Amino acid sequence: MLDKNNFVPLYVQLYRQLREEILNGEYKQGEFIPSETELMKTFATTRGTVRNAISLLVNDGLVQQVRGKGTFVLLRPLKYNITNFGGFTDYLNIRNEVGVSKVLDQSIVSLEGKSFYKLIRARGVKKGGTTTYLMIDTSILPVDLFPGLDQYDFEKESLYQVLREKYLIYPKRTEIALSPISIDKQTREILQVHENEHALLKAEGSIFDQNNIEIEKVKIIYAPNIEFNIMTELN
Amino acid sequence: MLDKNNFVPLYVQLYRQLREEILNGEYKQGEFIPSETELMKTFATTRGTVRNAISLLVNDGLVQQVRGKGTFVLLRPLKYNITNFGGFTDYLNIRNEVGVSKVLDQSIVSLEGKSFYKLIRARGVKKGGTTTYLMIDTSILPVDLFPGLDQYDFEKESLYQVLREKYLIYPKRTEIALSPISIDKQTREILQVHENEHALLKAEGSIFDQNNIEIEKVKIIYAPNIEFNIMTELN
DNA sequence: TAGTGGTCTAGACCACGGT
DNA sequence: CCGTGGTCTAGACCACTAG
Repeated sequence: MLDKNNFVPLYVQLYRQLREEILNGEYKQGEFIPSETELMKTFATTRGTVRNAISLLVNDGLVQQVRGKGTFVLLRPLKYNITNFGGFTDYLNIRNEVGVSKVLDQSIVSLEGKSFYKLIRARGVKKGGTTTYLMIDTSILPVDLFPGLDQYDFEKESLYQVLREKYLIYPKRTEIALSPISIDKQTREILQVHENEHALLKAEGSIFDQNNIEIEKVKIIYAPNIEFNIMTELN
Repeated sequence: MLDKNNFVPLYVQLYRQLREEILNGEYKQGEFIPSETELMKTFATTRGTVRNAISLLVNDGLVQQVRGKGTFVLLRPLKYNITNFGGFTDYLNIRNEVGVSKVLDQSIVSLEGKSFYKLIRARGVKKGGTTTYLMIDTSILPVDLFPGLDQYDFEKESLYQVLREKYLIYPKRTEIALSPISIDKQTREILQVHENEHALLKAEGSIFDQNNIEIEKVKIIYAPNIEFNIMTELN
């Protein structure tokens, strides 16, 4: 049910619920989710609200709408979806895998006279005893926004969960640039990259909160077997 | 003015007009476009239609909306925007530059028993006598959908313009995967890549028409100075 | 023909920014 | 305070799909 008194918009509430159900496998790949009309009735709301919610799912690449037929689930397995940037956990949920984080560096740095926490983590999945690292993730966060952030253990806790629960900050928007880079020796060892691979994908950018304040600078280097998948509409 | 009898939806008509004005520089970087209320009045339509149009501009990364203030133009210069994939011409428009295409290969190939046109082009810009190639673009198009396509000269004509005007096919949706690759000798020469660069960005995927039929397989290799910029909303 | 998503209308109230 | 964009309602007609 949707809660009209909640400060979260109805269509976002509905979006989250549908998303949850899709990621939990209640609607499987290729299956149709309830029609817009059914969702209207079930959640006692209007079509505009339902359509807003579904359009978020479409943006995520989680569903596809076809006129005259319905809205069906579209999970591309084994691929990394652009919308999961900044949300490694979702990626793991889809694949039903266990996440592993290893802190490579945690320190305080000074940039342009301001103090920042720097956190470098290797992140990956654990499958039957062996750990495969998929990315190296550098986060730069301003100390003044997050006093005491260094007391948390980010091998065990999710950075984003701490930001939300302890600092009441909600990442809202990202701006990232993708570019290729040459692999260096250290990265090759961490990501266990094969010798005949020489190029990696780098994503670099900023993350903004609900008030459009830059809360984090991010750099992520991906293992070569990771692809970024994107769907766009042309006009 | 919007034409209600046109088969193109009103919000798409409005979107195209606003987009045109932004790309033509009638609204410059940072300037506010008319408010939603003003657009309603000017085009004698409702707010829903106006908001649909603007949301397309937001998806393109061309404008940003701020509550309480307005909608302003957001052109990130010198960067390649993801929404321009498959539309090299727009990229040139924004930068006011002259496009150059050089056909490297044009042939007919057979894949899984079907015949396809293969077209490989180096594409770039011409500035004061020197030509800089920015990408190498491989297109694979089914012969049965486009009989006679090989009679056109794609150093002079735009592939997409021919598809639209001669075959009445409108590219509508893309699915692409981004990944890094190591540079090879030939590519290095064409794109004039500096010796200490070893990695390039590759985009590979398919383009679908208005009926969701795959009309083209594409592979694009970008020069190292090109970045893909992406903005996403988190939830 | 019934049900789907696509588009459009004509309102309403709200949170936020700037005056 | 007014104007902005954000959200929501309650309808309408259409094009398309499938039985």
